[in-house]
Amino acid sequence: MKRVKLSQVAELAGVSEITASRALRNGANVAPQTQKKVAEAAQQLGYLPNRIAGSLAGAASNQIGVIVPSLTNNVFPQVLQGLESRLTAAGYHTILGVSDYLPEREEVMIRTILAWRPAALVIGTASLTDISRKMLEQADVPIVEIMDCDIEPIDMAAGISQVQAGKALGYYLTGRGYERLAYIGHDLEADRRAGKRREGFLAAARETGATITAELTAPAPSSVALGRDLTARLLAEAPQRPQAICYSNDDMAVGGIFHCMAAGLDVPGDLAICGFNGLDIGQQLPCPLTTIESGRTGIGEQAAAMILSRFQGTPTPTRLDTGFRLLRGASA
Amino acid sequence: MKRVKLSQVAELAGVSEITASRALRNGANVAPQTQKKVAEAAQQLGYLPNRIAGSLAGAASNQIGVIVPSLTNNVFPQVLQGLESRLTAAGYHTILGVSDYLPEREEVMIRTILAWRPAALVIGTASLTDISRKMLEQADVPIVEIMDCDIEPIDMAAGISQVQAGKALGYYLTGRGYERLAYIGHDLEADRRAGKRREGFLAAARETGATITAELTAPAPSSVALGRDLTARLLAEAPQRPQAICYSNDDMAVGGIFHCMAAGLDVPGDLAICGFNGLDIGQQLPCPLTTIESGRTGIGEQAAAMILSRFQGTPTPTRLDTGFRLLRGASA
DNA sequence: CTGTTAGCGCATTCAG
DNA sequence: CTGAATGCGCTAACAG
Repeated sequence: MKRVKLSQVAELAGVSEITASRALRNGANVAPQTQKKVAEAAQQLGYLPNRIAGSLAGAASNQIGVIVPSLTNNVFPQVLQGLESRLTAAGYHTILGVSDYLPEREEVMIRTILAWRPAALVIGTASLTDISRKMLEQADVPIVEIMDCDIEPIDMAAGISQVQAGKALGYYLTGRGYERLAYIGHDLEADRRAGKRREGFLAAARETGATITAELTAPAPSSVALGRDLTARLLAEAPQRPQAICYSNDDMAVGGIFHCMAAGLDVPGDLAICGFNGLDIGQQLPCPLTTIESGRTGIGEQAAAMILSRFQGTPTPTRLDTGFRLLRGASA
Repeated sequence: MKRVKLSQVAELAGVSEITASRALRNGANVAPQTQKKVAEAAQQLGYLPNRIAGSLAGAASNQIGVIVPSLTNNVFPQVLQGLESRLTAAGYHTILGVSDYLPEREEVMIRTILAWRPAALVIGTASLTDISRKMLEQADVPIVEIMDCDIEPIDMAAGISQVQAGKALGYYLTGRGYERLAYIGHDLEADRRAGKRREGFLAAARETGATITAELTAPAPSSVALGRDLTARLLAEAPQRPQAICYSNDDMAVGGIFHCMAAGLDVPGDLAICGFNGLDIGQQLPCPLTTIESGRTGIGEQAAAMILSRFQGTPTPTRLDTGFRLLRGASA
């Protein structure tokens, strides 16, 4: 069945296309009566406006591009959730791209999404290629880079300082008196932000005179399974057991805790553990995880707010630190 | 800076618009030389095709609408992951809507997404209103309803039989000799599929002569925290402790296990536990969760495959059972 | 292989 | 308050 279009609605209502158009949109400058007639005609025909035509004709697109590196890493769905709820409420909607932490895929996603002339773009970058960067610079729409706030943004940035977050954990651990520390991480090449947190952690450890006795990473996505495996390996291989291990994120750290449970190690007595992200799961453990709450949904909401504020012409900061908090659990 | 358009590329290359258009798309029926000239011109100007205009002019939209009820329920990001990877590989991309399990929001999402004339629609329904259903029926594009396979689909369906999955757990528990069973769930009004699994579970229990000694649900989204709370409450209130508890999903069940750990209850000795979904987290527990692997990414991939097959005109089944497996862990 | 002619379905001018 | 003319940027269909 052929889609019904505006002209048919107009005809049935006995008015011109443009009157029908106005009536259906805001009803401004339209007599209540005709407004009603048009609405009824549209209803009767099951008319669905064609936004493709509408956007081309001039009404701004209400699509907002969102590119994230991953959906399996729980963090991004949460950010998406925050974004999506705020944007939908404001009449926009999301076109989604997933880069899988691959710069080339990221470039493709940017290209295809910009081709739809979105009203704005939100991107959790993997690693921008030169071409990616140039496309974004020339895009001429609000762009929010999310997750980090300590970067030189193309347009705007919303997130936390990953380095500071890493340092916070380092300071806390040494503050608690742990001297022999270790680090366990997932693919830091791909996940640059996890890499920054690691840098921060190591810097803080260095500053405070602690020693890093072991470090283990694997070129794989973060998961509970990986955290568990690497913990087992690290403990088996290390000449001397570290007093505390810092993990690249909560998934990994929960894996570490599970290993300890299975191996009969007391946490934090035999081994202290800390993660990063403040996920539900870590907080519900019998031994709640010491970690950093990174406010994922908040990042999404803030990014949405920045975009909306831009649309309204309100002066908007180019960098927004959404802040983090150290959650003092029982694991370290 | 004004966006560069096709006519400018054509001019710079010294050809007509349509030639430039052809050269940039597939290069069919274009001399290699002009093809190259055009490509260079486009490159030099930083030309980005406008898909809005392109789609309106006739080239089918390469957008595929996806509507899911939630992103916090880990299951849907995984389905999305499967969808997104397959669709992107085939040159399509995703426009996303989240209904939050609200029928009215779902209706709005359907409307706004269909307004963009997507090439197909994938929907994990919350609860379709009459209007929603009518819009989908009239949409005239491939539509895949995901998660369930035992429904009367509007067009196509891909998923598992939720009822059978629930039954499988019931049979397994009674098969293991548990006679006094309990059920703990999250918001079953909103999450109809969880409700169906519950029905299946109860039916199987009834069939095999087991007794349901207690049942507890709360009108809240599923989470580890909720599972833990409800477990504590159920055990505190029940006159006699059940031998096994079936949970609405893995998040909830993990919460149950955490409660037992904290309360010093042996799983499955004092209390057996089973979940649903086969999430990573449940499998990495010191006591791996007995659960049902529902193949989330697979559902996404299959849904994508059905759509692509439709595009090619290949005969495509209207219902696809993607299958589930009982993962026999150590918790029941 | 290339160009010309016509739209796609709607919204933005401007007139009434 | 309503309508007519015009064009958004691109591509399908035909003709060269």
